[in-house]
Amino acid sequence: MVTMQDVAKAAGVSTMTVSNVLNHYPHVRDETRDRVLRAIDDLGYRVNVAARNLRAGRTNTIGFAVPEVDRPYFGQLASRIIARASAAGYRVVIEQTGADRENELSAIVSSRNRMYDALILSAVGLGTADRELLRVDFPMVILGETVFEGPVDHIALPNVEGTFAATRHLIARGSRRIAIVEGNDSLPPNVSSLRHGGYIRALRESGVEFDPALSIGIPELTLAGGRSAAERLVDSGTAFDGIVCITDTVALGVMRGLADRGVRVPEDVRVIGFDAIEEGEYSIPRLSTVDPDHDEVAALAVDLVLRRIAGDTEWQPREFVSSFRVVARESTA
Amino acid sequence: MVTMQDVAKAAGVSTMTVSNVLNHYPHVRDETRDRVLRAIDDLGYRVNVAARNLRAGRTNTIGFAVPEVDRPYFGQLASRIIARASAAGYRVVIEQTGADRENELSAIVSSRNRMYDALILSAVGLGTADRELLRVDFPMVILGETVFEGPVDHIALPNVEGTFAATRHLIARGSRRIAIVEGNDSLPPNVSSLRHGGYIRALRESGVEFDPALSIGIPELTLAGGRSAAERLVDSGTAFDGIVCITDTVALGVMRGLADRGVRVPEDVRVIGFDAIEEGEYSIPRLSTVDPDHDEVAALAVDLVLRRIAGDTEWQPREFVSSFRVVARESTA
DNA sequence: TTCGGACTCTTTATCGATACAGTCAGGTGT
DNA sequence: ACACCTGACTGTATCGATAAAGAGTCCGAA
Repeated sequence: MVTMQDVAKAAGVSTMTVSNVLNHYPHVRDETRDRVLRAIDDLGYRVNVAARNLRAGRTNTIGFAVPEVDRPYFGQLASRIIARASAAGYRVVIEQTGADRENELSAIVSSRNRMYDALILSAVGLGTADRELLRVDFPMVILGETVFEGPVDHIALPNVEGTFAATRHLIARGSRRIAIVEGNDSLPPNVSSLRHGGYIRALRESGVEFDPALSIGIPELTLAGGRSAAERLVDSGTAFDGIVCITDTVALGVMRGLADRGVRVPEDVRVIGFDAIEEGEYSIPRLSTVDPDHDEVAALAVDLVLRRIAGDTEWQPREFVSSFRVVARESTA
Repeated sequence: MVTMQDVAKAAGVSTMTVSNVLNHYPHVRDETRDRVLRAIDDLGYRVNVAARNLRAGRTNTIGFAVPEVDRPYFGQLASRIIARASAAGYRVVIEQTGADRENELSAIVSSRNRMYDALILSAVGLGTADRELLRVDFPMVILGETVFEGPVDHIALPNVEGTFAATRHLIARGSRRIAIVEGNDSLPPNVSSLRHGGYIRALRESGVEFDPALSIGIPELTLAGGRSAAERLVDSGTAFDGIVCITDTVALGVMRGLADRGVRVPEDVRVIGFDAIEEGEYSIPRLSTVDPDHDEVAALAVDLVLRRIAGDTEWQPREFVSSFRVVARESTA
């Protein structure tokens, strides 16, 4: 492999001068700089990032841990985060956790190993009980899901308020028997329990009765999960005319399941999701949803960790909540 | 920061013994191992990956360069690749190239910088002309798109054959005026030109006339692109009863555009896509498609680079073509 | 008794880049 | 004429881990 030494020898300078040229140190004579650059070119030299990382104590890499990249919500978030980070000269490593607590912790460990300068963690499996494990000595931002009040920055989605608004939207459109399709896995507080809370509050404030038979839990927030929830709901015989879905992906699955059972959306049942993934704009019918402003979330997450990397030590851990708006489309027309 | 030296001192051994414990070197006395482990625990020591990478000359990281992670096709491919690579102890860094030639080249440069032990590149912007730039000294696999015959391993999708089969499928179901929605950006050979070839051949072999007015080019293979293509097609007034779409994502957009114009699928027009993304199983109507066996592609890609990393120097660059099958669903019923 | 070998641990050199201190020539100010 | 500074470099130690080689110890077989 071609090293800096080789370049230095070829250019007749010290390795330090090569390093200075590469790092745009100003006090290098033009003639020397040219000679070094020519040698670099001739030999096809490339810096060895591992060596630079070791010496500099930084990796210029941000970790982003998500349950699954192939879920549109996370894919679209990842895309935004990558775009913003790479504009600032940072690479992004995506770790897939499968929403598993152990894997989420192992992403944190990776960062402790100095693999990443910072970690953005979309935590699902971690609970309030793990709060102490989050007391880390590198910049970290927790995204979205569970509430923490922990020792790190946390960007929350408007879970309660968003679902509250979504449920109110269905009520305003005329639905009275409103079901909710949500996750059933971990201990509260989590996304499902929070959004459930918003749903219940909206029903109560509108004087609509809550029927436990209309609450459907699914193990995974996927298309398949949504479809089977819809089938169970229809097959149960319980009457319903609206469904609040915990995510858009689930909602798309729900609409498919309703279609399979001959239930029309929105004529028989109104459906609303949460997340505003792009697919919802193109589904048939188009999906109404809660749009939590992902651009804001991604930008804030990246900016927060970059500021901490830059050495903003004054920073106190804070809790942010993204703004949102209800997007009314065909599925609740 | 706690280093190996600190642990060694605390445990009263040399750093090499600490290293041996960490790397499961068998010939360490139990008592010594325990002492070291206790010291590691007490001090909260973590290996420094940068140092290990430098010394070992490996990073245990594979780069995966894709146009966009948020396109379902790439997200689902990435997920499979990550899963398989991490089973072998490798991390995956995703680089987003935006299908841009410069960015694809810069992914190659990153690997030259020894950031990745290998690179899996979903090349779209690179063309046959860039063949020489692919002559690299690290394991690399090119995925999917353009044909190369270059100096690296290449896993191609069954572009011609798959589209041929898709078109024949439409013909078998009764379509005769078959449109194609494809990309219009770069120079052939590329995905679009190859798939176009399969389409033309199927028409010819079936004695169906090709009408250039039924060939719609779009700048980006997105949902929005598909929708606008469908609108243009309907608005042009040309009669058609089938559409071959270059990807499933485009097909979903096309179906939305047709619905907006009051055209029914499959009653008025049959639609088939390519890729077998999960969303197509849940769309309304369900999308028929060409399924190129992504599991096979992902597994092959990872296994190829791992074998090369492991030092299989005998390896000759090869061209693979994934197997495929036509999945008939509601959109061509 | 002696020798080879398996264990258990240590010493030393090294991966490639960079921080830091230092050298040296040539100018500036007084 | 002397101290002092600046620009343009160089030499060396160092980041933290590991490969390779070596040095004792202990045991069983010849």
